[in-house]
Amino acid sequence: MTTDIKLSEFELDVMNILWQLGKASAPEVHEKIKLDKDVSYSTVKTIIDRLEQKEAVMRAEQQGRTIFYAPAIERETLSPPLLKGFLKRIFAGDPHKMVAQLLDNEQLNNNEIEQLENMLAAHKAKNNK
Amino acid sequence: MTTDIKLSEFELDVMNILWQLGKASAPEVHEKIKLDKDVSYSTVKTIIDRLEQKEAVMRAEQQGRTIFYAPAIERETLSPPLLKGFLKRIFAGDPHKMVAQLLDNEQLNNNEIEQLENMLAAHKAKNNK
DNA sequence: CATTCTTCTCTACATTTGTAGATAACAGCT
DNA sequence: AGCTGTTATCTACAAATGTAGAGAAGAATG
Repeated sequence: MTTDIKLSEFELDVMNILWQLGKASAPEVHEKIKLDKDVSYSTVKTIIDRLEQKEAVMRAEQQGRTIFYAPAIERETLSPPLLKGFLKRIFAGDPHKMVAQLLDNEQLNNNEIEQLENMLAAHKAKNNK
Repeated sequence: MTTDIKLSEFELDVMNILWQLGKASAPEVHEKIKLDKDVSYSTVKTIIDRLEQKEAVMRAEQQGRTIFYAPAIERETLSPPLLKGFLKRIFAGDPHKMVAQLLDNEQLNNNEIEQLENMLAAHKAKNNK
C-alpha cells in the first residue's frame, strides 16, 4: 500500500525533470517541457498541482511568490513496480526479450556494452555467494 | 503514420494474451484476464472492440457466433517505441539504470545471466564489424 | 419447437488525462 | 504610488480509459 501511486505519462515527464534538477519552479519546468512539446504554462502548472495532490512532489522552497518544487518520491521508489508492469505487458515478462530489444534499439558502443557486462559479472558473483 | 498506435494498459493486457495464444475468443480472453483481476465479460469485450477499432486486433475466424480475434500488430512492432518512451520517462534514457534495476528485481539465475552475456558479446562483435 | 445458454452489440457513465483560459495577487521598476 | 510583468489559483472541457448493464440474436438441448 506504500507505493500505490499512479502517474500519467505527462506527470512522469515532469517528475523526470524534477529528478534531474532536484528542484525547480513551475516556469522552469515549463521551459524544460517546451523543449519537447509545445504546451502552455497553465498546462504544466496543472500537472504539477496534480503531482502535489498525489504527493509525488512537495513545495521545497519559496522565493517571493515563486514556489520551488522537489520530488517527494524518488525514481528508485517508483521504477521497480513500473518496470515490472512494463516487462509483463510489453515483453511477456521475459527480461531477455527486453534486453535484446534494448540492444537493438539503443546504439550502445562497446564501452557501454562492457559496462553492462561488468554488471552481469557482478551479479553472477553475487549469486554464487 | 504507421505505428502511431497508442494502447492503454488494459488494452496491452489483452494484446498480451492474444500474442500468447495467437488467437482467442472474447470469452477466452475474459477467462485469462480473470486470473489477474475480476472484471466482467462486458468490460473485456469492450476493450477488444476498442482494439479492433484501433486496428490492433482483427477478426481471424468465426465458429457459430463466436468470433476469434488475432493480433493485427506484432509485439515486435509495438515494443520498440514503447521501450524507448519508457526508458526515457522512467530511467532518464539511461539503459544502464534500467538493466541494473532489472538485475536487482528479477532474480535471474546464472544460466540466464550467461545468456544475456552472450547477447552482449554478439553485439560487441557486430559493432566491431 | 420452446427454453435456456452463450456470445455479441449497444449504450452509459465515472474517472483520469491532456489541455488551457481568466483572473487574482504579488514583485519590481520608474 | 502606479504600472507592468510574472507566477499562482481556479475553473473548464474534450478525449481516453476502465467499467458494466440491458437486450438481441444465434446455438444447443430437452
